[in-house]
Formats: sequence, C-alpha cells, structure tokens
Amino acid sequence: MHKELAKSYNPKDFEDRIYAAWNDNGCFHAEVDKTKNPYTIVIPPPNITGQLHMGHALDETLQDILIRWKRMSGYATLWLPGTDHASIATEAKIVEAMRKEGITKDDIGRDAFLKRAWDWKKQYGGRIVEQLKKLGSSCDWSRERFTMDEGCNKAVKDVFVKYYEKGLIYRGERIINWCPHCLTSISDAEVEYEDQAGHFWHLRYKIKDSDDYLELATTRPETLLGDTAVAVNPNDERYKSLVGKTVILPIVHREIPIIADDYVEIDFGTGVVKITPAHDPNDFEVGLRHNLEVINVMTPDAKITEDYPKYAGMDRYEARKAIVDDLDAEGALVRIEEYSHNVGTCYRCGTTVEPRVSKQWFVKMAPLAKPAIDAVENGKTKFVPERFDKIYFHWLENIKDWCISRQLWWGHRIPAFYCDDCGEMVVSKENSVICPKCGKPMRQDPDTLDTWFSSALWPFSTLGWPDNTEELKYFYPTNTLVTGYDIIFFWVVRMMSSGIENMGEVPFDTVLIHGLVRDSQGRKMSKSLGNGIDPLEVIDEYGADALRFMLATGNSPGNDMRYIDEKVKASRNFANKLWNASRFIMMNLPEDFKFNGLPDNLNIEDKWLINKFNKLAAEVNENLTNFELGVASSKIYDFIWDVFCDWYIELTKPRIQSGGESMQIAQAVLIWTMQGMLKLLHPFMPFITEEIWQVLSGGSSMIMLEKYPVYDEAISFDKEETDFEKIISSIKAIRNTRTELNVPPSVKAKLFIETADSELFSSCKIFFEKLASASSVEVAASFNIPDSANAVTDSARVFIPMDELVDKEKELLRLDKEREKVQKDIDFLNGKLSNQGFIAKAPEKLIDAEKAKLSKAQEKMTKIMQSINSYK
RNA sequence: GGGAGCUUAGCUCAGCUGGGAGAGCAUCUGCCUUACAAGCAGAGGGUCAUAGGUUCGAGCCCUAUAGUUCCCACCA
Repeated sequence: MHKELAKSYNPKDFEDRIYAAWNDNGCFHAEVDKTKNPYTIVIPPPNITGQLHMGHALDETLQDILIRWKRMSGYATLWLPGTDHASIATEAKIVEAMRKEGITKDDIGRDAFLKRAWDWKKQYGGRIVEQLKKLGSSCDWSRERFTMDEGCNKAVKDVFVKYYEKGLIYRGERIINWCPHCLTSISDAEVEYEDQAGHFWHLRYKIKDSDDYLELATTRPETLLGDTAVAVNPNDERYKSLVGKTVILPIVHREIPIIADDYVEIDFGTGVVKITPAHDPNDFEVGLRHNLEVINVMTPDAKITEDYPKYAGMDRYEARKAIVDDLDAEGALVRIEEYSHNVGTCYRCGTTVEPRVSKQWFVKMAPLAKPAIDAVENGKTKFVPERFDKIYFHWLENIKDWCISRQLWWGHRIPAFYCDDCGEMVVSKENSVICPKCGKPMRQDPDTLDTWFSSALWPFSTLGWPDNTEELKYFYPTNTLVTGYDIIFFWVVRMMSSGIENMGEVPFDTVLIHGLVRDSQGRKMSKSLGNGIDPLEVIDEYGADALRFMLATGNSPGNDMRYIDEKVKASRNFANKLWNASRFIMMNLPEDFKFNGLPDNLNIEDKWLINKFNKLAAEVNENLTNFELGVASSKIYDFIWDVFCDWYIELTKPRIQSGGESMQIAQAVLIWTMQGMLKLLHPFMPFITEEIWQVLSGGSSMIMLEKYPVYDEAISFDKEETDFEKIISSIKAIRNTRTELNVPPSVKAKLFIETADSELFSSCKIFFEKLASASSVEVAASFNIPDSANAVTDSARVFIPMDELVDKEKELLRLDKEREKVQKDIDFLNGKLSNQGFIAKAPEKLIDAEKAKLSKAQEKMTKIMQSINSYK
C-alpha cells in the first residue's frame, strides 16, 4: 500500500519535488466554473527589483492559507499572481548600473534606455517569482501578469482617456514634491516626514524709507533668493500699520511687499513670515491669493540657478552656508537658534524633497474618494481588523489631488500629445496622433505615470478589462485583499476608487491587514541596519512549512510581530512530531492493509478522539471564516500534539501489540484521524502534509485537492468523550501523585480504583497499566486499603499501595494541599451560586454548568476526606 | 496638533461577541518507555500597566492617567 517515510524529517528532500508535482498537474490552475462559487485573491504584485523579504513571506503565507482552504472547501479559487514594474525603483537601478559604465540616460536616449530596462526585467523580474514558489504559493502561474504588460497598458490608457474626458484628470502648473535625486515629481503619499535637527535663522529685513527692521525666522535661508513678499497676520496689532509698505530683501536688495494673510500665526516666532512661492507649498498658496511673482531659484537637482551668479551651481546646503555668511556680513543675521522640525523626504531614496513649481498631470480625487468612502461605510468592503477603516476614512476625507506624472522613462507613458506648431493638445489611446488643427504629427508627453496608477487597476486589468471577459465576469469582484497597513494609502484606497469608477463595483469584499515582521529586538528590518532575515535562508535551514507556520501562528491581524528563531524552531519541531506520528502509524500497518473508512464497532477512546476531532474541524472552519488564522493553527497544533500524539497514539499501543480486531479498529482510526489532521493542517503546512498524504494514500491523490474537513453530526460522541475524560484525569492524577511522592517510573504499583463507574474503569484497565505504571488494576465501588497513596478525582479514588515507598507524613501533607485547593473551588462556586444577582441574571446554561462543577468538586472533596481520615 | 495600537508568566506572544488566566521558549524534578531527546512524564511562575466606573460577574466594555510604538498634519 505504501512506500516508507524517511527516518527523519528533512523538508529539503521533498519540498521542491512536491511543488513541481502540484504545478505539473495543474493543481493551481483556476477555470471559470459556473457550478462552483468563485473565490479570488489578486496578489499584491512584488516589485521586479525586489528580493523576497519577511514581509512578502508573511503576506504570501496568509494568502496561500486562505486560497488553499477555499480550494479544499469546493470553491473555484483563483490566486492571480504578477509583478510590478516599480518605475522609480527600477529606473534608479538601471541608471545606477549605467553610471558604473560611465553613461547617462541622455547619452543613450529613451529607446535604448527602455531596451535596457526590458532586458533587465527579463533577467531579474522572474527572480522574485521563483522565490514565491519556494514558499509554496499556490498561484495560478498560467495567468501571471505584469503591471506594464500589453493588457495593463491598454487598461491604463483607457482609464486615462476616460478620466480626462470626464474632467477627472487635468494638467496644470502646481507646486509639487520634487526629488532632486530621482529627478522626478512624487505624490504626497510618497513623501515621508521625519524630524530633523536644524536651525532657526533669525533675520531682519529693512523696511523701506524707515530705519526700522522686520525680524523673521526661517529654517531655509537659501530660499530667500526667491522671496517675493513678507507676510503678517491681518489681526496682528504690532504690524497692522506696516501692511502695504515694502521691505528690502537682504543680499538681493529687491523690494518686496508686506502683505497680510491669515496663514500667518501671530504667536509663532516673530509673527512675520518670508514668502517664497516657488519653494514652499504654503507660500505658493499665499502667492496665489496675493498674486505674487513665483521666482524659481533652483535647478532640478536642487542647485542655485544661473540667475544668481554668486551662488550659481551650489547645492541647497552649500548655498545655505554661503548665504548665511553673507547675511551676517550684511548685518541681517540676528541670531541662530537650534530647532528641530519635520522634513519631507523621498520614500525611495531618502533625499529631502524640494517643493517645486512645474507643469504636471493630476487626478481630481474628491469625486473618486466619495464612493470609496461610502463603500466601506455601507459594509460593501470591510477591513480586518476593523480599526483600519478609520485610517482609510481619514485619508480619503482629506485627500488632495494626486500628481500622477513622473519625469521618468520606465513606466506607462502619458497618452497626451502636443502640437509644437499650434500648441494644441490631444489625449488619445492611439500611439501616434496628427494635430487636428494643423495636420502635423504631434509629440507625445515625455513623462510616465506613477506606478500606482497601474496598480490601482490591478484587480480588473488582470482579469482582462477593458474587455468584458468571462474571467472578469466570474472572478470580479475579488474576495480578499491581503496587505500590510503601510500601503493602505498607496494602493488600497486607489484600487477602491478605480474599481468603483470603472467596474461599478468594489474590487474586493475584505481587506485583511497584517503588520510588519520586525527583528528579534522589535526593530524594523532594514538594509541600512543589516538586521534583515532572509526567508530563503530560513527555508533552507528549517523548511518552508516551519517558516509559514511560524508566520501564521501567534500573530493576530493588523499587529506587528517579531521574527524569533526559536519560534521557527518550534514550528519545525512540530512538523517533526507530525512526521514521526505518521511513521508510527505506517510502521504498524500490515503490507496488505486497506483503509475502508471508520469501522462501526469503535472503542470508547476512539469515539473520544473522533469527537474531539469533529469539534476541532468545526472550530477551525469558524476561525478561518473570521480570519483568525493564528487561532486556527494553534488549535490544530494542540490537537495533533496533545490529543493525538500524547494520548491517542499511546492508547493504541497496547491494542496494536495485542493484535486482533481491536488492533484493526485502532489502525483504521489512526489513519482516519491522520488524514483529517493532514487536511486541516494542509493550508498552513502544505509540503509536509502532501508528502505524508502521498505515502499514506499510495500516491493516488493530491491532498491539496481533497475536501476540507467540516463538522459531521454523524460522528458526534459527546457522551463517550465525557466518560473517557474520566479515565484520562484519573491517569493524570496517578502520575501526579507518584511524581510528588518521588516514585520512580520504574516502580510499578498495584492500583485499586474506587469508583461508581466501575464498568467504565474496568474496561480501561489496560490504560492504567501502560500509562500509569500499574502492575495490576482492580476496580470496585469500595476499597479499604490503609497503607497507600491516594490519587483522587471527581470520579474515582485510586489507592496506590507501595509499601515502604509511601511516606505517610508526606502523603498526608500532599492530600491536605489538595484538600485546600478543592475547598477553594467549592467556596468560589458556593459564593457564586448563592449570589442572588447571579441566579437571577446569568444564563441558565451557565448556572447549570456551575452547579455541575460544584457537585463534582464536592464529590472530589468527599473522596479526599475519606483518604485523609484513613490516615488518622 | 490630531488619531491609532500596544502594556497579560523571566522572554516572545495568543486569549473569538464579558462567565473561575493560556501556549512556545526559558527554569526546576524525573525518564534513552521499540514514532519522535527536534522527545516523554511532572512542577513552579501572573493583583492581565495604574485609578475609577458599568455589570450578578471585567484581561475583555466605559472614563481618566502613565509608559511605549506608529500614522497623519502647511506652524515659517
């Protein structure tokens, strides 16, 4: 029936082989199947520049658990994979590679650059995909997509043109966030603010036709070159009379007006602000209100322009030093104050962002945000955990227009065309456009779109949109989006908006949010700290199953977790435990054994186990439904280790040794339960469960395509479970008593079990012999054996006569301790049950349960007292 | 300046809609019991951050406080 399982658990021996087998047999492939319900997850596409890190590993593990569970539960499951072109990151990599060769983008031109980029993509873009496979991800690779493939490009152009025609996309000259290193605009979401130590330079500007000065403070003295006003609050009594006058800008010696604007806070600093519309977003707004001139003083790489010969070519920080020196020399520098303030940096390269006025494309977000807010408010899409909807709402309610143009070459090129002759502009899906006015070929906008513009369309562009494909109709809306809280702004909100706008339906019903995987000290894993743990190395050492199990267990949705090596080791040990349990089962099966399901004539311990398994299946399904993956996995862990291995396997040993029908029944139950456990565990640990399944079933089927266990009324044995628990608690009590009396395990003892359930205990004698070191067992309603230790439970009093080994003093002390414990229980329960409020208001079921507990405690107490009295 | 999370055993963390506190690791005691020493059988260890409140009953709900982490925000 089966080949043998290797002696020890070594995941390297089979993980790759099993993955290949799944793939070769098309197990991951999803088809439109109208006889089934669809269940769809689109992968958060990893960057082609990326290497698998722990964050991916967590993200993929959660998705794979859900997909595998749903697949086994009879859904037509599609996990749609793909990668993201990551415009800035990829372009930066290629520019850097070229820099090493001594060439620049401009040297080779756009076409040659793009060729290099595509070559790079071909060479490295598949790397992360191969890494995902090491984790066991059951993606439908036949549907793999890329955010810059033809289909996605078609979708992007379609949406762009549509939005433009609806007035949702416009082009305009605005102040935007500019990265002087990446040499492109970036969106608000791509700016990361950090507190930086800096200075407050207090300056004084001379008021024209007066000997007075206006004192103000700035953190960026170099922008003074572009000042076009000085502002005060209109209600500031100190300066009211000065509004309308002019001051002389130091160094530049330009006359600029003193204006009044509410933006200025009276209480902050001196209440005077220098206004530089070209280099500060607030100042830009002030400038608009007061019609101020916008003077750009910096080049794209943040150096001072030729307009200021003295500083021309200096970068921002050099110019700052030089200008401060010059201010000082001119007597315009009053003092310097230490100051810590928030500085915007580029999320890709960390360079301080330079606000810059330029012509860019924008998406008008307010009309798109509204329906996205409604969808979550109406419960069409829900966040797990729920609290993340607050973050989502807050962002959408305060949303500003989205700057989508990037001064990059790698990305979706903006489908806008300009006529150099007449200035006409056309937005079109065509690749080349003739000017409708003068008939000349038009020039396409050189810029590309923000990567997230194409990512925003991912849930439907990957299903064939804008074509109305069968896949799109069947699999959209998708079901669960699994992602980290760090990209809610970048991605989730934009998918919501564009899904509703273009498809008329939300892109997914649930957003399962997870946190970050941190290092063992709770620090974020980062390249600069060098504290990152490579998932591939972990897989190499412990196996993918152990890593997956560790990531899924002991972690709750939305919360960060720490990577701790011991936790992986514990997961690996668990896999090893399961491995050995199946070895035990298989080595005790005859060659010709045929499994024909559960037999009818089950023993009580079989029913005890089956009932527990049945309840476990119910709970696991419920936990998974509620996205409590960690709770589900730890319940499976407990069952396999504590119930199945520590108890049931031990219980079957005497039966297997004795042979006969009892052995055959035990074998059947062992196999049945093992198969059930493997199936329950499969979504969490796909490789080991498949490997064992293959051996157990003779390779006739794949576990990943088996049916997931559910609760089955037909195998409910509550009564037997309760009864058999009495045996277990008695065995535990005996072990406990022996240990406390320092009886070595090698010393066997006669047992006399005094119990009202004599039939039950009699039928279980063998277990006391094997599991409680009994040399013989007698059962009766009453015994009188004075010189013995007494192990007491609520259902039995076990006499353990061990002659000189029993120290009476010690035993009395021990019993007394137990008496105290039980007395506490009784007092507690009595207190509760005599509480009128409790009796009146608590649910009846609970009251009954408490009463039952009390009577059990009392029974136990009676037995303890009998034992104690027998010593007196 | 707003907002959110976290605070539970020595460590890392679970604890579902409120019904006598759990796991793994670590510690202590015994065991190589023919599936597994990556193991087995036991044990110790917690005023669930603090203070109030709601409730018959609070780790869980409410209010404050403290510590801590994070997100958002135009204070020059």
